[in-house]
Amino acid sequence: MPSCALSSEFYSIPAPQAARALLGMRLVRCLDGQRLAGLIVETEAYRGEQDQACHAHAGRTQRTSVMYGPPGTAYIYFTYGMHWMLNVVCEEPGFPAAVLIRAVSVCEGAQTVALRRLGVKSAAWTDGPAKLCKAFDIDGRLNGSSLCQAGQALWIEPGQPVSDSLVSAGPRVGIDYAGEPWRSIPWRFRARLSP
DNA sequence: AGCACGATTAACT
DNA sequence: GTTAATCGTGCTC
Repeated sequence: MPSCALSSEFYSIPAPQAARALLGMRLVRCLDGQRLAGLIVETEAYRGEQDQACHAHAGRTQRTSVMYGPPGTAYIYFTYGMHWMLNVVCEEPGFPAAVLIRAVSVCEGAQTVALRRLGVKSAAWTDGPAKLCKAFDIDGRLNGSSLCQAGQALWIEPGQPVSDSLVSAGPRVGIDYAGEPWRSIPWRFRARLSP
């Protein structure tokens, strides 16, 4: 069955809406001809130069320029000296906004992920933004690439719809330096999965 | 200088 | 089984 990636239009909406809509979608990584995939279970929205937690808060720089580009583009950056993070650019070109993919639930290629995450229990393979990048071999080489073309290195396709009753929203994490209201605004979305 | 984190440790239930 | 504290690491500004 041919896979079909979410289109650029899907991401042309306010980042918090996109963050909610991405829950349950399937993140697909094509690695050495093999499909690795996971259902998105946690996201965070970052939106505009006004948002003190958004990288674009300091304006447009070489690093943040990707966020000003077309929706559906991967914004991948490096932080804390060792971690890569995957974001999807949202909204109209010229307006910096993105959704951080914080966690996925592996549904394809588990055998390969297990090899990439040797010594890590399956529950901890992809339950953090840097962990999923490591598990799926996502790094700066993919920064700026489009996520709207199925069959390339990385894309997002429809997965399992997640009903509102399974979604909880809360404040974003790791942004203590931001002031109000940005620090408390509930732009983090989680889907409670079925154990 | 400081950071959209993770692994490890150490204290609690 | 949880939450809290610590710190490594190297890229961006």
